[in-house]
Amino acid sequence: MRDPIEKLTDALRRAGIRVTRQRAAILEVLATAQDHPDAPELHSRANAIAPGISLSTVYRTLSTLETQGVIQRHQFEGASARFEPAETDHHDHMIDVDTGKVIEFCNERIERLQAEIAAELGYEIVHHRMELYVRKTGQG
Amino acid sequence: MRDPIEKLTDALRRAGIRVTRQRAAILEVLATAQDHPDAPELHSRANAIAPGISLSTVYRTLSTLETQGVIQRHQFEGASARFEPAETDHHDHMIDVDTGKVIEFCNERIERLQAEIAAELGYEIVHHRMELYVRKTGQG
DNA sequence: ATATTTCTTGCGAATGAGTCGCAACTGAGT
DNA sequence: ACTCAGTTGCGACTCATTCGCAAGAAATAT
Repeated sequence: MRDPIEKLTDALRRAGIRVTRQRAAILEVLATAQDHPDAPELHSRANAIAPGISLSTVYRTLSTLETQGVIQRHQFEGASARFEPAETDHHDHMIDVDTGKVIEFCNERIERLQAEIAAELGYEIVHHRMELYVRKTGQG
Repeated sequence: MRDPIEKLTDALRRAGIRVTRQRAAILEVLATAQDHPDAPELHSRANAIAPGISLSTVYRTLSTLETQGVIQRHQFEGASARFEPAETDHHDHMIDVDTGKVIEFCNERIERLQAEIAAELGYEIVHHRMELYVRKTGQG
C-alpha cells in the first residue's frame, strides 16, 4: 500500500471497477509520466509495458479514470485531449506555443479574484480553466 | 460608412477579400447577435437572410473572418466552437453549466497577474483563455 | 479449485465537427 | 460588358473519439 499505483488500483476496486492488465498499464504510464500525454501517446507507452492494448480501450479507460476523479483531461487549443493524474494540487497551465511544452502554475490571488467575480453575479464556480499561451520573451 | 457592417465589409474589401452575398449575410448575423452562436446556428440564421448558403461556406467564412481578426472563436468545454465579433474590448467568459448561457467579464487585476506569472518564467503571453464554469448560487 | 456473473476488451463500424477538391460561379477592377 | 482570381455548393474526406457486439477475463459465489 506504499506504492502510489497500488493505492489507485485499490481505490478502483473499491469503486467496483476491475483492475485489468490494460488498466494497470495505463495507470502506471499516467502515474509515472512527467508530461501531459494524449491518448495515442498513452496507447504507445502502455503497449510498451503490456502489449496488445487497443486504442479504444485507452480511450475508454481514460474516460473511466476521469469519471473516478483519478485523472484530469485537458483540451488545449488545436490539439487532441491530454491527460495528467489528478492527485496533484490544483494548478493551471501555460502552453509554449512554439514547442507545445506545458508548464504548470498556480496563483492563489487569481483564484480568489475569480471566485469574487462569480459571486458578484450570483454564481459559484463549478470549475475553471485558465490557459496562458506563451512564447519565450524576445523570440519570433 | 456609419453602419458598422459597412465598416467591416470595407475592411474586407481593402484586404482583398470579396464581400459576397454569403459573407454579407454571415457578417450581419454576427454583428447583430447578442449571444455566442456556433456554426450550425449561424448557418440557419444566415440562411434566413440569404437563402442557399452552405454549411461549408459558413465554416470557410468563419475561418476567414477569424484570420482577418474580425471575429473570435471560442472552444468551450464539450461543445462545438462558438463565435463573436472581435470589435468589442477584451473579456473572458463565464459559462452557466446548467443553461449554457455565456456571461462576459473582464478583470484588469487578473490580466496583470497573468502577465506577471508569465514574465517571471521568461515568457510573454501570446493570448490566453480563462473560462469560469459556474452555477447560480444555491442550486443543484 | 470451479463455476458464475458481470464487467471489459478488441475489432471494426459509426459519429460529429470541421476541412478539402473540384467544377461552376461571381465580385470588382478594367 | 469583360476578365480573372477569389468563392461557392456539393459530396467526399479527415481526425479524434465513441459504440455495438461477440469473445475474454476479473471478482465472487460455490
